Amino acid sequence: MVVAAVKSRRTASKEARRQQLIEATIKCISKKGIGSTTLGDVASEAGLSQGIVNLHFKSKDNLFNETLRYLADEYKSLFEKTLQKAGPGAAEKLLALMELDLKPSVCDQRKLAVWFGFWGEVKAMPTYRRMCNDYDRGYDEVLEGLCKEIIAEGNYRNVSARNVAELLASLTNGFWLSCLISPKNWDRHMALESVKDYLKSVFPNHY
Amino acid sequence: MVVAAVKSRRTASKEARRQQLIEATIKCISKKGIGSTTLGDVASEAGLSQGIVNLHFKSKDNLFNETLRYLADEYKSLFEKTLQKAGPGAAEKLLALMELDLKPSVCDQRKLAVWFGFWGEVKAMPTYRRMCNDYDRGYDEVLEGLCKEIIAEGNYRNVSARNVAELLASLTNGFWLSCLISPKNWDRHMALESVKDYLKSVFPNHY
DNA sequence: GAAAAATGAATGAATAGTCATTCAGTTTAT
DNA sequence: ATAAACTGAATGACTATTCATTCATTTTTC
Repeated sequence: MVVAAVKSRRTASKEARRQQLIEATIKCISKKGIGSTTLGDVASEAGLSQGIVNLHFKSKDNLFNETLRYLADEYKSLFEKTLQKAGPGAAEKLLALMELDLKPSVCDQRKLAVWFGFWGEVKAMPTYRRMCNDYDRGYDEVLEGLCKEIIAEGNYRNVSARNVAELLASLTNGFWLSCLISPKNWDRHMALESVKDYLKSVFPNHY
Repeated sequence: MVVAAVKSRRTASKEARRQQLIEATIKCISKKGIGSTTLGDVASEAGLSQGIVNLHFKSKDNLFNETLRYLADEYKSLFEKTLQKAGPGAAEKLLALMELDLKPSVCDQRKLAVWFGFWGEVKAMPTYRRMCNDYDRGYDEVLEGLCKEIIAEGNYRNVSARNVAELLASLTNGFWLSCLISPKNWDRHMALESVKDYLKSVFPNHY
């Protein structure tokens, strides 16, 4: 429907085209990898002409940056919505965030391919590094805060909020990698079970 | 020493040159990312001339494949050595393997940059995918086997060897990503503590 | 044991192909 | 009619690959 609406008009609003091109970029990167995605690929994936990307995004670099930012913002908004809606307790919020990371819309091969593509290039592009770092830092702090609350509520001894939070964050990154590399063998339901088992074992009074 | 020996001779054995070029490739990829590493970069990093890579490795693709294989084999051999030397119990072996993954020689920024670079391109290059999958499968099976032994020994109920093994494998992948992306904030000692905490909580009779 | 010949490693200039970017011209919307 | 969106051929920069040549080393010859 959306596609038809876009295609029927030869000219679209600047925002619509940018969006369309970002989506085409995600598709291309997930199919061919960052390294061999050309502007020609993106343009033809979008059904438009060679020069279109430079018209709407000044450069290839800029297109890629905007694509990453788009995905980061999308995740951020899901994260915040989840944090707000779940609850009321910290334990429920924490679990809801873990569930979010294992939802199909987040564990999406296409999007994950883009994330890992950028992470692989992180050394070459300081911009990506800064962006990733900033976002991640924020999420880690939220997780740590929730863990602190849970620890206080449950009077848990010998449990470090920081360690648990970092473990959970690393765990989801690791699961995403499995999802990307060996989607056939990896199952998000099992992963969620593992996470729940873990939560049960560190916070037995809560889960 | 080795460098001097290599540099003093204008001609070196085929094997020595290949090795030298693979090491130069790792350095380049970790500095500039896969996407912008050119054969010229690799050659000058090695202090050799333009055409040298094509002489020793037929193509750029081949050089990259051999580089990945080199790293994979190196890890495989560390893994096997660890598995063999540690023990005698399954619990000690499992811990030793986790410690291996968090040793500086494995958590090496340069090498991790190459791994993640390739993972990011995995969609574009089926060869990488197959290689990674094959190796990973093997490691997962070993971990699962050890967990099974531990579960039998300790009569643990409600613990799935498969889940624990997958969690541990994903966890190390996640830690490696943290190490690559935010080396300043990430500490391998803390990571090891987290892993130990986890093991303690799932296998309390063993750790 | 020295000179000559053979070997094959290494060079670096030349080639060929790819691709980001530009822009003059075309189409569409208002 | 004018502005804005879009096209696609042309441009130029970059780089993988090739290859004729150079050079160090080893082998052969006398």
